[in-house]
Amino acid sequence: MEYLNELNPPQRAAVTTVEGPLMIIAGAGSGKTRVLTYRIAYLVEQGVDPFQILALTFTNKAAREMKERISKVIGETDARSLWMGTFHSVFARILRAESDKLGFPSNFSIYDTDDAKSLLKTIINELGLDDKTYKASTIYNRISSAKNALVTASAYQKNEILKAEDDEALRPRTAEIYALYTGRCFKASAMDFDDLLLKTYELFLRYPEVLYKYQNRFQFLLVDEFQDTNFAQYSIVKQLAALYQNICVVGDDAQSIYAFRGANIQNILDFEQDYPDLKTFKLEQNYRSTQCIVEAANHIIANNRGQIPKTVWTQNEKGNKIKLYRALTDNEEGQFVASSIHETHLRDHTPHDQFAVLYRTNAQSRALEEALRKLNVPYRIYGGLSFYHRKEIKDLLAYIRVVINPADEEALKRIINYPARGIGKASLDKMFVSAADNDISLWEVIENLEALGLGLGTGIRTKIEEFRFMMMRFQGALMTANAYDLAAEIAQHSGLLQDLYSDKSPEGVSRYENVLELLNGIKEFADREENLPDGRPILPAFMEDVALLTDADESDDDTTPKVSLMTIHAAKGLEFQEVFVVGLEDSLFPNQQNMHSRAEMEEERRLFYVAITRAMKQLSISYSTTRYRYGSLMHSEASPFITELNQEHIEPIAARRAGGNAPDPFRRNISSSFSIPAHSRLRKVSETGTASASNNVSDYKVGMLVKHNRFGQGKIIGIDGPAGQKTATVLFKESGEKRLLLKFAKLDILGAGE
DNA sequence: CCAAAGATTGTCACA
DNA sequence: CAATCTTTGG
Repeated sequence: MEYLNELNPPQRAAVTTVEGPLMIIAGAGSGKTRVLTYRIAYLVEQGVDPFQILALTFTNKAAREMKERISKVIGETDARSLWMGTFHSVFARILRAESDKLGFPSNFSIYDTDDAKSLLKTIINELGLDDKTYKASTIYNRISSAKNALVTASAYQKNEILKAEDDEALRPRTAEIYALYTGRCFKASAMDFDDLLLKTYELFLRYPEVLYKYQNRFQFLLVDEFQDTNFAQYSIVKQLAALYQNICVVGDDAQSIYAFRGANIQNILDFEQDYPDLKTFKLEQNYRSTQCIVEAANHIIANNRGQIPKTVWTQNEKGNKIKLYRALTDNEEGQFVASSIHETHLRDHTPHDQFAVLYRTNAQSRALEEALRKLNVPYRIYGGLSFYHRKEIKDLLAYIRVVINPADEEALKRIINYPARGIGKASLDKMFVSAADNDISLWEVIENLEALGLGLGTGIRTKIEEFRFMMMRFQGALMTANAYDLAAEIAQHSGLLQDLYSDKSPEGVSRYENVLELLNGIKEFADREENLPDGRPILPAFMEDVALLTDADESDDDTTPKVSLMTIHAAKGLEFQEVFVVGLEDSLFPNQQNMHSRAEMEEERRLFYVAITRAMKQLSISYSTTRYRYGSLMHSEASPFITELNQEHIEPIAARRAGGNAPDPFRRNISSSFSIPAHSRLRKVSETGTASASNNVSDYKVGMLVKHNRFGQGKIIGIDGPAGQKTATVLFKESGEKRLLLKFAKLDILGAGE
């Protein structure tokens, strides 16, 4: 335990306080990771079974790194039984194990943002709503905020405040869309990112015995980056900690930069209320940066109100001033950055991976890339259009998703006619209508194609059948075949590889290579995970990893030291000798959309604070007076954040325009009603259950009067089809003639007819 | 049904 | 300037 000597008094106290609620307020660069690592090691040395420790981190990478560091202290065997991961990945695992309680299969799909928006778009179109008023992304954000505040679809429908807001925004049917969306996800056996939190909370709320199991399983909880947890995450943590109260949270209110995702600094303040015998330790000594950088950062953050009082200080050297560069174009800004790095590298032999270029938006990376490439400076871009977001990759992944979970409608939609196999929009539309009419999944329509009729030509029907048999063959191989072999077989047999191969353009070739690369990745994953204890097939495990990947998680096998290019968000938790923060322009940083309220401005300022505090030795900031945005050249002014800096800390590199007057950013105060009070309770959910009308197929006779919950009253005018696929033709009063599969249609019998 | 050409629209950060 | 949607001609 000699490592305790490496710690300063508050750090040591944070490490050795084993039981009870504990909050560690960790200033930037104050050795937070070290404290977390040693704390876990200490727990284990005090006799806590590592199996009973759960550590929730912000990225998978952070979890991996911490695990590595811990295994050096306590040994690999113990370290391996620790549970560490992001909220989403840990809860996804729990949900798969307990999915039956929520009516989901354990192989449920995880919808990413694109899937969710695409589904919303479909729903909005089906309702015949104007997609300008009801933009999928707006609705998505609205639903996401609701879920992060633990408001289910049914609770949303009953909520007057939300209703009033939606009415005011001229989107009165948002609640209805939310309900339909939830139903469609359920039917597709899919959960979106927010569901992974909401449903975990629901699970624990509705099944106390399940909660009890996990409370005992995880007797010691650690939450990293606590300032970036949202209400749903905090609520689940509270559920888990309720029994033993051994909960340690670590965070820094000054570095909260995910309010847009529902993160809530309020959680820190609530924490003190929720756990009255809470112990709090503050880590205030910065070991990372020079005095100049620490002072500049403190000076900036002092402009924010309502912080947890703390004084970050350092014993490090004074250091150089912050370099400020004013460029005339974004390209010139890139040249400044690239040549600075180039020169420093030549002069001091600073390795390239000790430089980072940080920007507010991903779109800014291009000019920087070009400039670095010109000077042959190796670099690596994090985030942006990452590997797994490329079309060809998503296509192959969609095949695998359907093989794992045929109900996955978004994935199925993507591949049913790609590569082109003659199943066009018209046919698809008919199938969708039938799926909706019968309240079944698209895949079930495909399985019951004959019985449903649908008026499709024989040619089309054969094509759909061929597709179905191909997919069934893959599905049959899922449990037995080797993951790589199956994935390669899918890529080959689906025609995906041939389709890409036939495109000889440079982009086409690279797409082809990307798919091969993905197959390689699967092979590597399979080799690595081969001897995992649980006998579940590799491919689903791989898919889960991919679905919950963070931008910061992507690995790079090339070990050449490279300059890091990333957004400030992605840089959270990292440190570099020399940091360039670029694009400090009004309405870019702070960003246009975040300048309308004090709260938004403060979040942008915290973002700037995070950017500054990544630097150890040297910080440079820059802006440009013109910049290409939306494809045309725009004039820009210096960011107000530049004027907020103490001028003593700055050394201008080029003449800069005097005192850029920023427009007053504090005009209006837009508030959101999603800050739900902590005691608000989730309403019993009903949308996961099945509806009424469980008659037997044989009960229905021609001539009967029936009622359908969507089409209303009607009369059965014919029944046909083979056993097991009996189909009724019903003449509805309102909607006319429909063909419904009896085993799915929920038809209430109103009378025997004449 | 599909490819190519033309029109439109949006880009703030993320699991 | 992209990526995406819509139109058009085969």
